[in-house]
Formats: sequence, C-alpha cells, structure tokens
Amino acid sequence: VVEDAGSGRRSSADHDGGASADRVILHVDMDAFFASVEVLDDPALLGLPVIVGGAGARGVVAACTYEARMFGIHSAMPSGVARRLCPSAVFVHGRFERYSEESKRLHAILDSISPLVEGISLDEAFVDVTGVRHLLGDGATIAERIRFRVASEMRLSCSVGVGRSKLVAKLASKAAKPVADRNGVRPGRGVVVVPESEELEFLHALPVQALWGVGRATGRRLEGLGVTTVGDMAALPLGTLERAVGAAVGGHLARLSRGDDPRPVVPERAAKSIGHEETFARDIWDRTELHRRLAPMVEASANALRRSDLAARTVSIKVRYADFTTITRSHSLKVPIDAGPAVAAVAGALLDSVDLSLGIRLLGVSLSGFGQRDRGVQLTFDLDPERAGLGKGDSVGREGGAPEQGRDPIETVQRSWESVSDALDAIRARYGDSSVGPASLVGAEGLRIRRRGDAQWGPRALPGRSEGDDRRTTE
DNA sequence: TCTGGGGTCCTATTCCTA
DNA sequence: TCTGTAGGAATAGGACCC
Repeated sequence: VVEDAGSGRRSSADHDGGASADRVILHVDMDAFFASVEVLDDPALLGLPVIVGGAGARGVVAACTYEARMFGIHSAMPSGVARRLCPSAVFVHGRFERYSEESKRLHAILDSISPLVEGISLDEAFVDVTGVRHLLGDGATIAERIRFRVASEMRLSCSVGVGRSKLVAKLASKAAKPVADRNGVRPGRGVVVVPESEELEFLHALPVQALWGVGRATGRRLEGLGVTTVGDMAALPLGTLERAVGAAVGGHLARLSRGDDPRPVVPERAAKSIGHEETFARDIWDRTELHRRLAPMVEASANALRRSDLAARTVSIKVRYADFTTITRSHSLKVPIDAGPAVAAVAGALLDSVDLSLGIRLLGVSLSGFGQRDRGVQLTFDLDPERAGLGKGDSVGREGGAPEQGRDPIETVQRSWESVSDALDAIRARYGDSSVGPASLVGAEGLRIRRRGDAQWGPRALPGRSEGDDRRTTE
C-alpha cells in the first residue's frame, strides 16, 4: 500500500498498476440486509415473509427476507405487486439510521482486516486483502473469518466472493448467496473463491445482465445482436459492440467479458452530488404547493452540503410527470453557494420555468459541482466605498467588501445568509435538528429538518387514505 | 405490475468564447 | 467588424447501481 502524496488517498492500484495477477479482492455482501436487521430486532418476524419498503400504493420493495423471495418478490418491485404475490407478507417501513448503525459495525470488522475497504452501499463492500495475506492467510481463510465475525458479533449473515478483480469478487459473492424460489430456500455456500485458472469459465457461463453496467436497456440491445451470455460478448468484435452500446460502455464491457478489470479498491470516495427527492402520494398541479414541498428538500440539501464542508456551483431540479416522463433543469453559478436561501432562489426559479399542466408526481433537488466553502473576505481593488458599490453607512461584515454592483443577485443572497447559516448550524449542532430553521418548514408537528433516508421508499399514505403511522402493516 | 431514493457515469446537443 | 472554427462548459436525458 502506497500513500499518494498528492491526495493522501490510498488505493489498491498502487501495488503495480492494478492489473496484477496476484491481487486478492473480497466482495462482502450482507444477506437480505434491511430485512435481516428487522428480524434481528423483532424475533416475532423470524421465518415470516418480511418486506422492508413503502407499503403505500407508490412504494417499492427495498429488501425482503428469503421467505418473501419464495413468492417471487424481489427488491425494486412495486409494493402493490409484492402484496398481490404474497398477501400475508409483513410490510415494515425501513429505518435508515438503524441500518447505518449495523453498517458501521460491518465496516469496523472489515477495517480491522485491511486498510483497503471500499464501501459500495450500507450492506456491501470490497476489501483488498493482497497485502495482509502473510498475516491472515489466503483469501478463502480471510473470507471465512469475516463471515464468522459478522455472525458472532452482529448476529447477521453475509456472503463473500473472492477473486482477482472487483468484477469476479462481486459475481462470486452472488454465487455464494442463498437461493429462494417456489421450492423453498436453499442455503448458499457462504464463500465462493474463483481462482484465476477458472475465471473465464466462470464468467462466460453467466448471462450478460450479470455484468455491472448491463441493465434492461443494454441487455435488450445485446440480445438484438444474439448476445445472451458473457461468453457471447467476449466473442463479439469490439466494433460491433461499440456501435451497439456506445464507445465507452462497449470498450468497458468488452474488457470485463475477458476478465480484464483493473479497477482498484478505493477507500473514501468523495461525493459528487447531494440531493433529496420525493414522490408524492398524489400528483400535484399547484405551483405554490410544489414550492412548499421543495423548501424542506432544499434546506436539507444545503444543510448536508455544509456538514460536508462543501459548496456547490450547480443546482438541479428533477420533475417526474404523472405519465412518468422525467425532466431535469439545472443552473450553474460563477460562485459556489451553500446557504439555504441561495439554493432556494435558484431551485425556485428553475421550478418556475417548468410546465405543470401534466401534474407532478415527483420533485427533487440536487447540488453538484462542488468546491470548498469560501468564507474569506473578498477583496476589491477599489477602496472607495462609494465607487465600490457600497452606500455610505452600509455595514460591512467579515464577508462584505466586494461590490454589490454587478454581482449576481444569487451571490448577494449567499453572502447575506452565510453568517446566518453558520449560526443555524451551530445551534443545530448543540440543540438538535428541530431547534431552529426556516419558518416555512414549521408544520403541525413542529420543525422537522429532513435527513437522508427519511423518505426512502415512497409515500407512506395510499392516495385517498389518511396518513398511516404504524411502522408495521399487513393487509 | 407500474414503477423509491440515494447516487454515478456517459452521451448528445447547445452555448459561449478565443 | 464580421465570420468560421474548435474546444470547453453547460445543459439535458438516460442507463445503471444498491
């Protein structure tokens, strides 16, 4: 492991360019993670078909137990379909915070194994163990050790794939998982090791959809070429593949199909965007109402931005119409912003440019184009306050000093709210999220600042019904 | 069957500027 | 000053992942 002097970041590519034949990468994947945590916390659920996700008409399945999978239920399936397939299923609205806790425990275990751990989501991670084999044994031994520790310390189960690359490790962990179908649940192997000598045989037998990057659209296009397995793809001329799916994706897939995947395990990836979005229980046509729904998402996003010590140049909104067509509108500023009112001004203007006549099903806001927060004093060459655009008697705060004249109005909003935002953050850090915030966010139950995962799996209430509050529901 | 919320990455087009 | 061009940035959409 080599420390990169520039970024201070380490990665497994530093060994020898990443393509080494003796790399050993583990992919650790928790089994039915969210659902397993729910069963862990409520043993009465043991052995039942449990679905974590939105129970409302517009909800989807986030995770489910293997007992639910026996009915054909899987993640991302509309909840209505899941309920039809298994009317006796127990729906549980997920608890993001709780899963985050368990995820931290998983990462603590993995971090104690190797410094090269790359989290993919709450429930999976890559671990490069190339450099720790002399201490802990070969890949299979380390994989078994991880499974043992997850079982004994977390009382949960996981599957581990071992291979020379991320691609193979990931597919191997999938092969290690339990399988559920109409005939019942068959336990998985737990650990699957794919040695280099068996790599191509293992890969080529898989359907193309198994490859990371091949979803429904790409899968259909490949099927048009008669390509259904990874082996078919490896046999396809590169030009044909590139014409079918584009140069970048085509080249990438061609390499993967030959087992060529030098991507390193990179700990601590920096975020590139932060945002919130919400599907409404009923479509909304009213512009004022949409602005009202946008406000908490903007406030939460700006808040998250500042917590990460970032500011964003680009503000985007996303609108999904009743017919499911989705559009985005974005605006980039000269100066990065992080104050809620500045973001609100841009997002609000973008929303005003959108036609609402079809009815809006989903609204979201996203911030990107990150730069560091700039709280320094903006110097001006013009020291005469009159000519610098500052009226006589204007008080100049620590962020003041730059001329207001010619400045982007959004930048003016940003500058004037910076101190307030800092004060809000300080108060929230000390007294909690609901201690202070914009008056526009005060609702029936007081002030509530949104957090990631608050609206994870769709609106809770079914259209036409009152808001349901029980976390657990069955029909 | 009717589709969530958090993201990343790629591509095509348009706009701006040198 | 006008025009053509090329490259980069901005914008929008779409595919994909968990």
